[in-house]
Amino acid sequence: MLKISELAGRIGLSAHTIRFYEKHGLIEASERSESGYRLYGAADVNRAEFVKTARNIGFSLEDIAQLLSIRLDRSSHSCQEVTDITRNKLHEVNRKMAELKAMQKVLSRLLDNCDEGLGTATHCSILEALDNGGIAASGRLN
Amino acid sequence: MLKISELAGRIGLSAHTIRFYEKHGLIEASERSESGYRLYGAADVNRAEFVKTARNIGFSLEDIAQLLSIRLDRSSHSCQEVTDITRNKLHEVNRKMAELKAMQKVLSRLLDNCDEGLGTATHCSILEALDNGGIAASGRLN
DNA sequence: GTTGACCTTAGAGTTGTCTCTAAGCTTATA
DNA sequence: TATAAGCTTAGAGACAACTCTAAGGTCAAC
Repeated sequence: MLKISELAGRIGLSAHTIRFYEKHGLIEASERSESGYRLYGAADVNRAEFVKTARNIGFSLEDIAQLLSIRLDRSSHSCQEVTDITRNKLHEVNRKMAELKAMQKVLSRLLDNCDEGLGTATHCSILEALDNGGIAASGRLN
Repeated sequence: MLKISELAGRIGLSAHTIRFYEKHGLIEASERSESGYRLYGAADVNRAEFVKTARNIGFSLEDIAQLLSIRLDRSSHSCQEVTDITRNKLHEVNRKMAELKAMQKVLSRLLDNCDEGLGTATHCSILEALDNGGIAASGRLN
């Protein structure tokens, strides 16, 4: 059985974060020592690793809570529940990517149109573009 | 001179948000009516539009505060200060894009490897992958 | 002269994910 | 045995960018 900092070292989270996850029902210590220390067994470690992996992939804590409850009792959940969560996450990621791409485009263009650091900002093309609602004649975000 | 809700309608922000921006030094009303209502003149409107544009592009309120202080006194700032802010933002966007791409890749693969909603989650490939530290044999995020 | 929309302020609440603190008990090491 | 490292809890604080509330003053229309 591992103590909290051992688990922390093993999965790469802080002890603080593990307690925080516990408070949100994601990780548990199936035992406690006589003095009240959390003790983690193999199943607890697997679960914690599951959480960490899902977190790395980008699932929210709420998503992970759902995935865990499915994992805990697979036979009374459908595979589709899992794919739905995953697909929703993918859509969210795609949406964010699109936003970032738009930002990227505008920022690059602002920089491309700029003469670059020659003295003062008196005739700064970026400032001018911002004053004119973005890149002149190139449409706008949203 | 516009009242706050007129400005709000004009630039597409709520009156709440305009007051919030004011508290953070981004927007100001150069006058007040006798009864204390904020009154916005042409320069105030331009400034507010500048803020809105910069926000749409994705600059943080802090970035915008810096851009505004340069805009206010262009001759004592260098063009490079502006390009630096812009370039930093672009780098940040690129970084986030890379993160999202990695997430996208993993999520797509999870879905691709899945047989899709045939009954229970007993043999769900996504859950299994998560148990094995992500997509087996495909590297991991970070 | 009353209704209802709009304005004011200070300050609290929201969301998500931690991160830290205080005050005190336990365990390992020298 | 003393000290340091590690553990416990409840709860506060951080961050960004809003969003809303309470309690009240103002203004235009009918």
